[in-house]
This record gives sequence, C-alpha cells and structure tokens, in this order.
Amino acid sequence: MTGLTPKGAATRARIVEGASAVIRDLGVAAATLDDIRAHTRTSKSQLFHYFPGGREELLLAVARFEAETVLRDQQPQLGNLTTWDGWTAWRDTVVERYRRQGRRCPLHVLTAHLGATSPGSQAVVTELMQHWQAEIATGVRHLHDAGEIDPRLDADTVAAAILAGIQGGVVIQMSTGSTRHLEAALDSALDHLRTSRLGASQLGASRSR
Amino acid sequence: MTGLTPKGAATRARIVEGASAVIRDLGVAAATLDDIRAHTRTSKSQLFHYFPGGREELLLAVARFEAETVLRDQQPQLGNLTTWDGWTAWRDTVVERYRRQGRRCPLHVLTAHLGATSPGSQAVVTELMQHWQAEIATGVRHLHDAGEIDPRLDADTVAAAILAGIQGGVVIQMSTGSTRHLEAALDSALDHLRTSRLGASQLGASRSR
DNA sequence: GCCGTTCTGGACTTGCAAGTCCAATTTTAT
DNA sequence: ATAAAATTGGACTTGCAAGTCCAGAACGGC
Repeated sequence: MTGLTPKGAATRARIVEGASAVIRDLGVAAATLDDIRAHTRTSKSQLFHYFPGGREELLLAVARFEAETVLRDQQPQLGNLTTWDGWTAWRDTVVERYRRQGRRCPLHVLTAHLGATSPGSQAVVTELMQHWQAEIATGVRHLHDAGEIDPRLDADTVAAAILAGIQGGVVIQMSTGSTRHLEAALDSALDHLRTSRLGASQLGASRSR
Repeated sequence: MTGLTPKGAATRARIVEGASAVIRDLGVAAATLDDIRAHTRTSKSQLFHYFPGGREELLLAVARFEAETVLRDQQPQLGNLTTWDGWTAWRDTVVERYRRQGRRCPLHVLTAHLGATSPGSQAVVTELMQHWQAEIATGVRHLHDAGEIDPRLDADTVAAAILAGIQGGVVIQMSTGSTRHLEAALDSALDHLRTSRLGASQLGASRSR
C-alpha cells in the first residue's frame, strides 16, 4: 500500500478525482470503468493495479475523497464557531457550498449505492458524521461557556440535531433542487439556540460567565 | 393503463411488493429482474407486460409504493398534531417506524439510484415531501392558534426544518444503524416549539390561555 | 360456445461492462 | 550501468442481466 512512487501516487489521485467527476456527471450506476478510464487517460490495468478490489474498491476511495471534501469546504468557518457571527458565517458557507453543488450529492449517491454491498462505506460516512458533529458540539460549548444559551441544552444532542437538519436539507435538495429546507433547518436551529437563553432566564436558571 | 382486469392488477401489485422486498434485501444495484421474477413467481414477459419501460419503470413504481407506505405508517398520528400529546405520540410513531425499518431505507436507495437517470423519481419524492410538510405545518398552526408557541414562528419554515431533521436522521441511521440523530432532531424541534413561547412572552408577547 | 383480449411461460438474443493477462516501458536502488 | 520493481497499454475473455419473441392458457363479453 505504501509502496507508491510519486508518479504512482499522482496517477492514483488522478483516477480518484476523475472518477469523482464522472460519477457526478453520470451517476454511480451509469459510470463504467471505461468511462473513468477515458476521462482519466489511463488504462484498464492501471485501474486494477491501484484498486485490486476493482470497481468497488475504487468507489470506496472516491467516497473517502468526497467525505474529505465536505469537511474541507466548511473550513475555516466550521472551526470558528465561537461567536454568533462565527455561527452565521458558517451557516452561510454551508448553504453556499450546497447551492453550488446543485442537485447531485456524490457522497449520498455513493453510499446509497455501496451501503448494500460494502460495509466500508458506512464506516466512511460514520466517521465523517462523528467528526462533523464533534466540531459543531465544540461550537455549542463555546456559546455555553459564554452564557449565550440555556445551560441545560446538551451540546452533543443539539449538535446531532443540527447535523441531521443539514443532512436532511441536502437530501431534500437532491429532489427539489432548492436549498430551502437546508436553510430552514439551519435557521431554526440557530433560532432555537438564540432564544433558549430567554426561556432559561425566565425560569430562573443562572446565567454563568 | 386502466385496462387491467382484477387478476392483472393483482399480479402487478404482487410484482411491485415483491420487488420492494427484494430491493430491501439486496439493494437496488444488486437486485436483478431475475431475482424479482423468482421472488414473485412470475415470468420475464409479465414483468415487461406490466412495465413496458422495463427495469426503470418498475423501480419507479416501487418508489411510488414506498412513498405511500411512509405516509401511511405515520397515520393517524400525523393527522392529529393538535396538542402537545398529539405531537409526542407522532414523534414516537416516527421513531418506532424507522427503528423497525433498520439500516436500509428503500426509498432513499431508490431515489439515489434513479435520480441520475429518471426525473420521475424526483417528482415522487418532491410530492411526498410536500404532503408530509403540509401535514406538519397544519399541526404547527394548531399550536399557533392555541397560543402555545411564539406567534412569530412561521409554520412552513418550522415544518420544513422538522422535515429536514427527520430526513437527515434517517439518512444518518443508514450508516450508523442508530436512531439517535432522528430522535435528537425531533426532540430539539419540539423543544424549540415548546420554549418559544417563553422567550416571546419575555419580549412582551401576550401569553394566552 | 365462440372470438377477441388479456395474461402467462420460458427459451433465446444481444450487448456490454467487469475483470484477466502479458508484454512493453519507465523508474529506482546500488 | 544494470537489474529489480513499479508502472503502463490495450487486446481478450467471460458472465450475466436486460430486453425480445412467440406460442399457449385463461378470461370476458355476447
């Protein structure tokens, strides 16, 4: 696995990125190895050289690649959820990212396709979700520490709910083509956080720090 | 299309339901027409007799079938979102429904598969979402009219956010196998509604009832 | 009972996409 | 420089799944 010369590594990367593009265009089911081969200017033997497991292994590699992209596209805003301004900046980044992506979400399509056969893709998505949720939860704790939200809100649960809202917004966008649900989910979640303190203070909860 | 004798209609229904089961087991990609033929005790010619468009038309019919099931499984609770008790009963119904369904969501898998090639599946999902969201929005308006929530909350936006949370919870469940995110999304949304009135009253809104 | 229509069975064709193979070429190590 | 290892090209095989076809059975109106 590690025995890859720079040239080999470049070819491998070219294949993964090219496959990603082809899948974006044609969908997983329609994308054949020959399409990928043509689009990446490689040959059959190279495909199987770098991905001995064949098509499935290649698709899994593409899924990993897409998962990395998803998180990278949200930085640095995702790592900077320390103030309300930081939160709205992130919200806008996410919406814009998926607006640009349009109807087709390669990662969803890939995992829906692989999920049945290969357990590996579940692991890729699960890891992505854990990482993503952890970053959101960190942001919630910042608000928490700053006394900006109801201290009774559990950071992990809130983060899980926000993440679910995003995923659902994106999935719905795949059919409707609109980011309306994604925006509604994010805005509602932020409204929930913002207004939580008001209710808490009225109930006599302490407003720390 | 309408020229179907009872016997023919029964066979057609048997094919759709059988195909649904096969797809649930094997996934869309792996489910071949021969698998479906064997599982439904039919023949090739019947498949193409009832679905002249072949595999794709059959898959679309299955998607429609699954979409109907999704809504039916939530009734009558979904139509009864008039009180807080009604809302929590619905929340439990939804969670239980998806817990039973397990990791595999046939509708998501189908639409991810078809979405690329056939525009029809997008219509099926879009219609399902519209209907679903409309029912939720009606429930929100009930709370609204009863003065149970902040009157400034827009029913359609809130409903869109709740729907997104559900979809995302289900999608994440496909990878993790757990309904944790689905529950977090629903509970957070309900908490948002419940506590909204507190904030509103503090801001000078009337607290009715 | 007769005839047209609907429904059913299953063998057959066809096309294509995945995967194999081997030889040629380039890179890397010493 | 030279040999071993990594990389590349592309023709070839193979299997299988979608879709076609036609003949026969069951049904429905009159």
